[in-house]
Amino acid sequence: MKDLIRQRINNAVKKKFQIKDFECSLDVPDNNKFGDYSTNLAFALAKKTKKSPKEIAEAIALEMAKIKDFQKVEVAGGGFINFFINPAILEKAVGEILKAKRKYGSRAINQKNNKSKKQKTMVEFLSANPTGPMTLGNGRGGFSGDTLSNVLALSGHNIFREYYINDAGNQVKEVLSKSVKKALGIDLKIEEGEELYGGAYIEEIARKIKKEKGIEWVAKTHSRVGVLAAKIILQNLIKKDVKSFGIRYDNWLSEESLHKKGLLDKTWKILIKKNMVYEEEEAYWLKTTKYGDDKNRVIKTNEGNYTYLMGDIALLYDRFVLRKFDKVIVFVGADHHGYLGRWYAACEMLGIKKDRLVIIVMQIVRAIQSGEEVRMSKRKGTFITLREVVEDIGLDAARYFFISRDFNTHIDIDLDLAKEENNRNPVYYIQYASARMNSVLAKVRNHKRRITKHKKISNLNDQNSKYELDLIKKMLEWPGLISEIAGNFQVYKVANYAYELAGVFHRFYDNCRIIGDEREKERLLLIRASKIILESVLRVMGIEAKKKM
RNA sequence: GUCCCCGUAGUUCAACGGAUAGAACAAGAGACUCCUAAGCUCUAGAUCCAAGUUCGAUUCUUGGCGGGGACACCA
Repeated sequence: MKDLIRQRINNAVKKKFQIKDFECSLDVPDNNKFGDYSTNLAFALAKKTKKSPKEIAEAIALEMAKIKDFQKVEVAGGGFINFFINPAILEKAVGEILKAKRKYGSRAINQKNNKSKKQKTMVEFLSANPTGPMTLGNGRGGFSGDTLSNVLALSGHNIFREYYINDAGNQVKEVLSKSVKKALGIDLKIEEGEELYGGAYIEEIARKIKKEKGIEWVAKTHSRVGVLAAKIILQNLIKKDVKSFGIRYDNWLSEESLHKKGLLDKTWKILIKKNMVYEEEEAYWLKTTKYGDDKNRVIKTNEGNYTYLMGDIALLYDRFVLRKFDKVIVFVGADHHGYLGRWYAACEMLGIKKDRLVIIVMQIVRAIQSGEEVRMSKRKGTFITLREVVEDIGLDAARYFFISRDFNTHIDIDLDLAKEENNRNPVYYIQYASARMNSVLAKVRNHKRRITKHKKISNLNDQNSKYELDLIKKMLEWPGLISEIAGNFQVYKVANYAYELAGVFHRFYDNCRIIGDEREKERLLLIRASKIILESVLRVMGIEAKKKM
C-alpha cells in the first residue's frame, strides 16, 4: 500500500516539477482526520523549487486527486498532503490477506518475480557463558534474537541461528575447574581476589562429576574438569531451557572447536602477513587503531597464549570467509560495547566490509526485589535465573515483556511487582483478541457448519463501517512493518503493533455485531483476515495465539 | 578522566525532524435482555535545564544536571 502511494507521489512530482531526487516522509498519521497516509513533501521541495509549501502541496494534491485509488487528497497544516484511501482499494487488500494467508507480508508474496538470491544472514544471540544457568538478563537477547530471526526470515533472508559457546577460556578451564574442585573439598590454592563460581548448581555438578569420574580423577586433572562441567551445564541447564522457551538454533558453535581446527593459527598467520601485528614488551599487539579503534590490543600474551580477541577474529574469519555469510548480526550486552571498535577493525583487516557485521548492543537488565537491586553474580551464587521468572509469570508474558522494549533502554524489573501485576501484562489483551476471533468463528461453524467461501468484502464506506475500516488499515501496516524492522532491527515494534492490532480489533468487536447482522458475511471475512495477521504476528514473537481464555 | 546508553503524566512505556506529545496501570465517571467485561466509552494528568541548527525540535548539535554501563597481557 505504502509502496503504491510512494510511486504515485514520485510520478506526480516528476510531472509537475521535473524533480526526480527528493526525500519525503510517508506516514500513517496519529489522528485519522489527517487521512490514512500523510506526506511532508511540500516542505522538502520548498527550497528546491523556491515556492511556498502550500503552493506545491496544492499542485501535487490536485494532480493526485485524479487517481481513483484515493477518495480524497487534502492539503492541510500549511503544506501537508493527506491521502484518504478509497475503500474499494481496502476491500481488495482484505482479499489479498485471505488469499495469502500466513504468507501475507512475506517477501515471497511481495516480490514474486524477484529471482535474486536470498541474503545469507547469521543471527547470533544469547550465547550465555557455559558457567552457569541462564539469568534473567539473558531473556532479553534470547527472546529478541529469536524474534528478529523470525522477522528477517519472513522478510526474505535466509536465516541461520547460531549460539557461540565460550568454552575455551580461563573462565571455564581455570575458574570453573577450581569451583568444582572446591565444592568437592579438594585442597587448592586460591589467589587473593580470585572469585570462584558458587551456589547450589556448582555443588550439584560437582557431585555428578565425582560420581562419573571419581574423586581421584578430579584431583589430578586440571582444565578438563572445567570443560566437563561446562559440557554438563550446557546440556542440562542451557540447552534444556532454550528448548522449553521455544528458541531454536541451527548450530551450537564451540570456541574450542575453532582452536582444534587450527583456525586461530591460520588467522594469526593472515594478520602477520598483512603486517597488522607488532611486538612490544614481550607481547604481540594488533594495530586496531589503524581502523578506528581507540587503542591497539594485545593479541598474544608474553606467555605465548592467544587472547580472547584472537578467538573472535578467527570466528569472524570462519563466518565471513569460510562459511560465506553475507551478513552477521550479533546481540551483545552493553557491557561489551567497548569491543565494537576492535571487532570492526578486525573485519577490515580481514578484508570484510564492516557493514556486513551488525552488532546490536542491548542495555543492561537489572532486577529489583524488595526495593533493592539484586546484584547478579554467578560467582556469589546470587542470581535470578530466567527459568524462575518464566515459571513465575509464564512464557508468553516473559517473552512479551522482553521483546516489547527498545534495546537502547535500560530495564529494571521489579520482581515483586512483576508477579503481582502479571495479570495486567499486555500479552493477555492481545491473546484475548485472539480468543474472541476464534470464539466467533467457532460459533459460526457450529451453527451453520460452513463459513462463507467467497473472499471478497464489499460495501465498505465511511458511514457504516468506521471500525471495519480502522481494522483493515491496521492490518495493512503489517507488511511494511516487517520490512521496516528487517532494516532497523527494532524488534519492539512488533510487540507494539500486536497491541495496537488487538486494540482496533476489540473496538471493532464491541461496536459491530457480527452474527445475525446484515453485514455478517463481510465481518466474518474481516475476522478471518485479522486472525491471519494476528497469528502471524504472534508466531513471529513466539507467543501462543489462544483459542480460548 | 575517556567512551556508550537513558532522562516524557504519580508509575511502566510510545511518538522516520511534523499537525492537538500517544497508550496502559493507578485516580474519577459511564454503558450489558445480544458473538468471552482479561473488553468498550468518557474525564483529569508529562517532554530534566540552557543555548544553537530551521518553516517546524521530545527527536539533531554543544554545554550542564541526574541515573546506568564500559575502559586487562580475564573471558
